[in-house]
Amino acid sequence: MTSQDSPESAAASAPVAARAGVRAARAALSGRAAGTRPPTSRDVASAAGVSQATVSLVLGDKWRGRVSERTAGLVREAAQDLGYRPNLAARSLRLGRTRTALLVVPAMTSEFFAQVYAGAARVAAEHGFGVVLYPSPEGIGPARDPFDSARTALDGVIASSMAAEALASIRGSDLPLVMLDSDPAEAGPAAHVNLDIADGVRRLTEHLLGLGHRRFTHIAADVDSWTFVVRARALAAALAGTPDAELRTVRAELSVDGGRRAAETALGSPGPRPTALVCDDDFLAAGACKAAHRLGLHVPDDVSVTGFDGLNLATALEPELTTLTLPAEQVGARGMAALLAVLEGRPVESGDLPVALAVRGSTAAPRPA
Amino acid sequence: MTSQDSPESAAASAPVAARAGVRAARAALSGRAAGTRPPTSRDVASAAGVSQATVSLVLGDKWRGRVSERTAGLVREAAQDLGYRPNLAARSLRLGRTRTALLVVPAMTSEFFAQVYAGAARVAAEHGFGVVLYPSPEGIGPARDPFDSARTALDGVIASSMAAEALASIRGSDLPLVMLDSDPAEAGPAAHVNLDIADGVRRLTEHLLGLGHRRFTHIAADVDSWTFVVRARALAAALAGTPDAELRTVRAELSVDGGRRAAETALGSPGPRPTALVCDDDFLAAGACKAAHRLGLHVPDDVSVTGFDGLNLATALEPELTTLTLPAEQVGARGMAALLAVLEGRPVESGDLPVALAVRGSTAAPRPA
DNA sequence: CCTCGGACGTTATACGTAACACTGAGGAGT
DNA sequence: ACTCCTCAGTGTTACGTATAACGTCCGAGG
Repeated sequence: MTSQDSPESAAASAPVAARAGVRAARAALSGRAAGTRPPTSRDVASAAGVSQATVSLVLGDKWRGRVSERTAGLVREAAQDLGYRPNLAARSLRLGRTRTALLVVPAMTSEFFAQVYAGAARVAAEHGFGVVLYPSPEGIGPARDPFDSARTALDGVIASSMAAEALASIRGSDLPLVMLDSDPAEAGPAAHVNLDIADGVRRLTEHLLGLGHRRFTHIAADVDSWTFVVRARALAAALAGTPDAELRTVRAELSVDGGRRAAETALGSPGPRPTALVCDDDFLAAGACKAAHRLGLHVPDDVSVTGFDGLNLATALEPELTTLTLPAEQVGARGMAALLAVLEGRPVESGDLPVALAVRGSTAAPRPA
Repeated sequence: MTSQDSPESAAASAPVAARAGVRAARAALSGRAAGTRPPTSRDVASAAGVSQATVSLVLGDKWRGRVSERTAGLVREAAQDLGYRPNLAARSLRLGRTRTALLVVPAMTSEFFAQVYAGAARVAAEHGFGVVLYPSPEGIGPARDPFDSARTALDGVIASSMAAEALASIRGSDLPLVMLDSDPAEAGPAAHVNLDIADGVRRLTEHLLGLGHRRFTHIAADVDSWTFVVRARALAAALAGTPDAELRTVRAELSVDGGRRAAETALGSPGPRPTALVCDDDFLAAGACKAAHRLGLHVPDDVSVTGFDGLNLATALEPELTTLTLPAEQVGARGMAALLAVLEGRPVESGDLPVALAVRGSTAAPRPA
C-alpha cells in the first residue's frame, strides 16, 4: 500500500491514494452494482460528467443562471438512473438542521393524541419535515431522559401541556417550542395553539340548562393539567348566571372505571340526585353510563351524561354521547404550522380553534320531580 | 487535486487558516458560551486536555486498556460540565447506521396500532434505537412516496400487512424488513411476527358452542388483509366439527356504523335469526350492539356479540364485550426485537404470540326457542 | 487590442464523529 | 544491548452534502 504513484505524495497521502484507487475501481466496474453501496452525489456527478457541486446545485434547485438547462437535464437523468437519494445524515450535518420535529404527548394510545400526531405529520410532510414522538413518556426502565440523546437531531418541539414531566428537560434546551392547549400565562416565550374550550363548555352548559337541568355534577379528571382546569372554570362560570343551578364535583381517575366509580359516588350520594353528569372526557362518560346502568337508572331519562373530546367512542356507545368535539387533527396541524413559522422567523398565526358541540342521545330533559 | 502542493499552497489554504483562526478565537473566548453553538467532542477534548480521539474512545465505552482510569474520568467530567451531546447526524454519517426503524401501520388513530407502536418504541429505546412512523399512509396531496426520501435515514422497517400500498416501495429497497401478522407464505425473505389467531378463534367458538349457540353470523371486515382471512378461515374450521352449526357471513365496512348496518342485515334477514354475531373487531361489535338495540333485541339474551382486538372500547360498552384480546404491545415489541436480531445477524426468535379470550357480558346462552 | 461582465461550472472546504494506524515511554525477556 | 511487548494515547482520515470562492470562455464595448 505504500504506493509510489506520484513522486512526492509519499507518506501522508498513501492511504488516500489507496482508498481512492479502490473506490475508483469499484465505481468503474459497473457504475452502481458494486457492493450495493447506495449511490452518492459524486456517483451521479461522474455519471453525468459534471462535478459533485453541480449535482448538488441542480438537485437542490439552486441552479437558475448558474447551470445550463442541458446540463441540469443530464444531472437529473443520471440521478434518476442511479436511483440516487441524498443522504439525510450528511445533509443534516452540513446544514445543522434536520427537518425533524418532536411531538411530545402524554400517551399515543389515546385516540385524541393519535389524531394530533396525524395532523402534525400531515403538515410536516407538506413541508418536507418529519415528526418523531417522544418515546414512552410513561418511562421505560431507569429514567434516562430520551430527549437528552435525541435533541441534536431535532429542529423544534411541539408539546402538549399534559406531558408535564417531559417538559422540564425540554424547556432547558433552547429548541423552538410550541405548546398545545396550555396555560398562556406560563407558556413563556413559546408559541402556543389553544382551543376555545371555554366557549364550548358554555354552549354545552346552555344546552343542558335549556333542557331544564339544574343539579350538575362534574366528573373531573384527576389530572393536574391546564385543559382540565379550564374545563372546570368554564363550567362554573357558565352556571354562575343561573342562581338555582347547583354544581358539585367528583374527581375521577382518567379511565372508564374511574368514571364509573366517580359516577356511582355522585349518583349514590345522599340528597337530591344530580340530573346531569358533565364528564371531562368520553371515557369517563362511558364509565358514568355504566354506573347509571348498574344503579338501575336510565340514560338520558333519569340522568344525562356528557363527554368531552369527540372520540370514536362517543358514537360507539348506546345511547350515543352528547360531547364536545375537539378538532384534534387541527390542533396538530396548527402546532406544526406554528413551529414552521417560528423556524422561518415568520409571525405565528394566532386565534383559538373552535370546539363543536355534538348533541346526541345521552342528554334529554330531566324527568319532572 | 491538480494542486501544486508545497510552496504556493498559500492561496488555496488561506481560507482554511482564516476559518480556523476564527474558531480558535471563539473557543478561546469563553469555552462554551460563544455563539451558543453546541459543544462538540473536540470542545470536550480541549477542556479535558486530551485529543478528540480519546474523547470518542471514552464516551463510546471502548477505552478499557487503552485509556487510563484517571483520563477517562477527566473526559467524562468535562463532557458533563459542557453538557456535551454527540451529534447524531455526524455519527450516522460516519457509521452508516442511524439506529432508527420505520414502523408502517395503516392508521395510527387506531388504538391497536398505537399500542403496537408503544411496544416497538419501548424495545427500541432499550437498545438506543428510535422508531419513526410512516407518515400518513392515507396519502397526503400528490402521492410522492414519503418512504422514498427517508430511506437513507433508516436501518430497517417493521410493517403491518395491513399497510399494503406502502409495502410495494419498501420491498424494493434492500432494508431489513419485519412483517407483522402477515401471510407466512408471502412474507418471503422477511422475518415475521405472528399471532396465534386460529387458536384464539377456536377457543372463542368453543365458548359460544358451549353456551348452546348454533346459528352464527360472521360480521367480516371488508378489507383484504391476511389477518381477516385467517379469522374467517379459523371460524369456519372451528365450526366444522359441529354438524348442526351453521355459519353465514356479512361483510362490513370497518367502522361502528359499518358494523351496525351489517348486523341489521344479519338480524333482519328472513329465516331463523342468528344467535351469535362474531365480529372482526371491537368497533364492528359496538355497531352490532347498536343494531340489536335498534331492533329491540337484548344483548346478550336475544343475541350474543363478540369482538376482536380487546381495545379499551370493549370494556367501555354496556354490556362489556366478550372479545379476543390481542397482545398489541407485544406484537410491536417482538417486531422490534426481531428487527434488532436481523440487524445484528442473530437468529430471529420465532413462535406465535398467544391471544387471550376475555369472556364478558355480551355473550350468554341463547334463549330457548 | 484590451478589458469587462455574464454564463457556466469547478475546487476546496467544513460539518462532527469513529476508527485505523501510529508513536514514545517504560519494562520484560533473552 | 537488543528486540519485543504493552500502555496510553495522538494524528489523520472519510463518511456525503451544501456552498463560498474561484476560474474560463466568449462576445461586446471602449
